[in-house]
Amino acid sequence: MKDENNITVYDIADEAGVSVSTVSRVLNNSAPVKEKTRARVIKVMDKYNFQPNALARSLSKKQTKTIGFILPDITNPFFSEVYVKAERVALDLGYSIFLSNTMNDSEVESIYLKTLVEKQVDGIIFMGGRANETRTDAAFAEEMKVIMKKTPIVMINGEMEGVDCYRVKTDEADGFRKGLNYLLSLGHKEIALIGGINGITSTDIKLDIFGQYVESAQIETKAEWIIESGYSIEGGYEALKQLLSLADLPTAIIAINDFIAIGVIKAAKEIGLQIPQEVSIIGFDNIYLTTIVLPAITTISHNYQELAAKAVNIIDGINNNQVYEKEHFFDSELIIRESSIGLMNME
Amino acid sequence: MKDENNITVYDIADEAGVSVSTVSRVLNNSAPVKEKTRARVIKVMDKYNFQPNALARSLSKKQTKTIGFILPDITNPFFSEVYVKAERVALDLGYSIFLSNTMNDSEVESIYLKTLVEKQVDGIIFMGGRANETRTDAAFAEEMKVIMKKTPIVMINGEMEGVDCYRVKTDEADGFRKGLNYLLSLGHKEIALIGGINGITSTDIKLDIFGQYVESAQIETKAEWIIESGYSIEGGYEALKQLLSLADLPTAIIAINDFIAIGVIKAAKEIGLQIPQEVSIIGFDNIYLTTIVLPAITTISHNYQELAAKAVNIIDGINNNQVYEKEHFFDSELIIRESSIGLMNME
DNA sequence: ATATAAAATGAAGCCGGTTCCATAAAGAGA
DNA sequence: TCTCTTTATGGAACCGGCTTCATTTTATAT
Repeated sequence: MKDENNITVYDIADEAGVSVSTVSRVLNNSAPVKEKTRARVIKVMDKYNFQPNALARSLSKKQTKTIGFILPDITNPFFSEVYVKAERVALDLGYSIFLSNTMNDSEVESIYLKTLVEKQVDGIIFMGGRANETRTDAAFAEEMKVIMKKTPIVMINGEMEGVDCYRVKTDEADGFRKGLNYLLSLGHKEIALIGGINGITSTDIKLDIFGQYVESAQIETKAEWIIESGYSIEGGYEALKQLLSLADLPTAIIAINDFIAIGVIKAAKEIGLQIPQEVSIIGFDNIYLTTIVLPAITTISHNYQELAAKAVNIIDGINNNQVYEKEHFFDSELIIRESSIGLMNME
Repeated sequence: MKDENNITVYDIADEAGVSVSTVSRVLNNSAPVKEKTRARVIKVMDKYNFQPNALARSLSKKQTKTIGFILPDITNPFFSEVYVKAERVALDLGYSIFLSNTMNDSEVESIYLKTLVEKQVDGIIFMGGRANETRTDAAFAEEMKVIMKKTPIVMINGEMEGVDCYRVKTDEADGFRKGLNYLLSLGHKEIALIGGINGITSTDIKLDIFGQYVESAQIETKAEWIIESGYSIEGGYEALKQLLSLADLPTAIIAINDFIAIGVIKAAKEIGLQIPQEVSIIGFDNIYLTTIVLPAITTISHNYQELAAKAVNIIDGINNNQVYEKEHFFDSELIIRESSIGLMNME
């Protein structure tokens, strides 16, 4: 008398009059089974609606078909869109994903990292995550290294000193240049750079390039036009107010990301500053909100799809003994919308 | 000679000179262990950075400390915000979450449902998910019933004919009444209802109540003012354009959800219709975008926090042999912002 | 010091699959 | 019909923990 809600291969084997080995073979198609036998086994499986216990399977196979995805904030479209694509690719390859939302709390990050390893995930995809008071960069790097001995880690658009994990990343330098070149092509020369946090890779890259353009005299800027105001909508909002308190204004603004651009636009609307008639603005990332806001925001689009897909593919590949380069770069693309116009068209 | 990257309780037991039972006791604090022995065991664990294999543990404990969360679209703030809260509560209780994003594809939904059961999750939280061509409601209900024999299912703000799973839900009827009463209190009487899909619970509830207000002559509406236009931003956008083609216009619009309201506002801006000066609008759900858009949207806030927390708590509780009511209702709250003003203040 | 109860520990089986190895059955060639 | 391969199948160990039960050790009371 078996428990109908908890059928095992043994039950199936019993009733079908075969050994568990045979049931396993039918289940995995791992070795030839006589057609008649197979049919008999399958019939019993169907009868009881048999579903093999993945834990047991994973335990012996040493493979869980599970991926851990760590990111700072899934309510942020930037992350959720990458996540969704990754999940889809994972699904196609038969993986499930443990989503781990850290909300930028490095304690939580550590807990999740530990849990994922205990749960024997086949790989970890890592986005964002910065050191803070409770943990030094070095301590974190150490943590990662220990994990990497056992579990492959793929970092998306991130960098960590001394951690030689896999990295898939947008060529942000190239993308940012595309944005600047576009503004130049519209005739803008007086440009402000808003947003970011010094010390974080994506900010540093952009600041550096901006500096190069200034040095070569392609751009004319002022110290007060470069405002380090984080990555949030509020950051952009405050920054514009700050900018407007100055005597001289730029003709264009390049934002570190779309959230900043959205904040700028929100502030502009409140104040009555016309965009793009009085000032052009472009963002970075191409999150879907850029088309919901008015005016729709000109921005630089990452190759989300490829980025996410590659991360999953690397993990899958490594689990199948393939070998990958450590670093993978992806293209970006300029998306022209309504928030930017040529200098001669301005009011 | 042990494999440093794959230490087991046996290795620990060996080196500490105790039995695995003792190691297990130390690990779980499941029985008294002499202080000296415990110290010795812990020392060896630390030395090797031992992390127990959760698969093995789950297999024997018949508990995975894992929850499956199925929802239609994580890029939608409505879902992601509920998810985030659920994840946080889950984390506190020691659970990890498999996030399963169906993108409204019922095939995907079925695959995930099956996978989650195979992975032996301790419970499934379910949001959205409708039948479509490839699967009838009845077939789906059948699927759920089979799963429920083994795995508890908690549905958030959803209903499924013939499926007696746990349900936590916002009292949407009450919330919608709050919205209507508020509009009435502002002096509005000519009101349009935009959005929704007939046949889906949240639409039907609202339509029903709207009808009651019309019947009692508190609201004056017209057939053309009730526009069934789905749940998306585009739906709201198109609906407003449709509304504006009519001779008579309402003084206020109640949207089925915030996305619809955002679409309406987007369309209004393009056309030059002033909100709230020419028409007031209120939404439902209180997603964070309602404060990013201009004007910020008056809306009805669900009790997200409680909703998500309850769902997780029920699953945890059931796994600890507690008993719960099948249905749990939660309050909603009117959030007044800028998109609505009194009739006498209109232009 | 001795009987007795309580605390600490170990041995072995179990959770539910997979897989290696050996044996049995079936098919091929002489 | 009788070997010689192939193909099918079964047995048993193993993955890495947990847990029951039995046994040993230690503490308490007499």
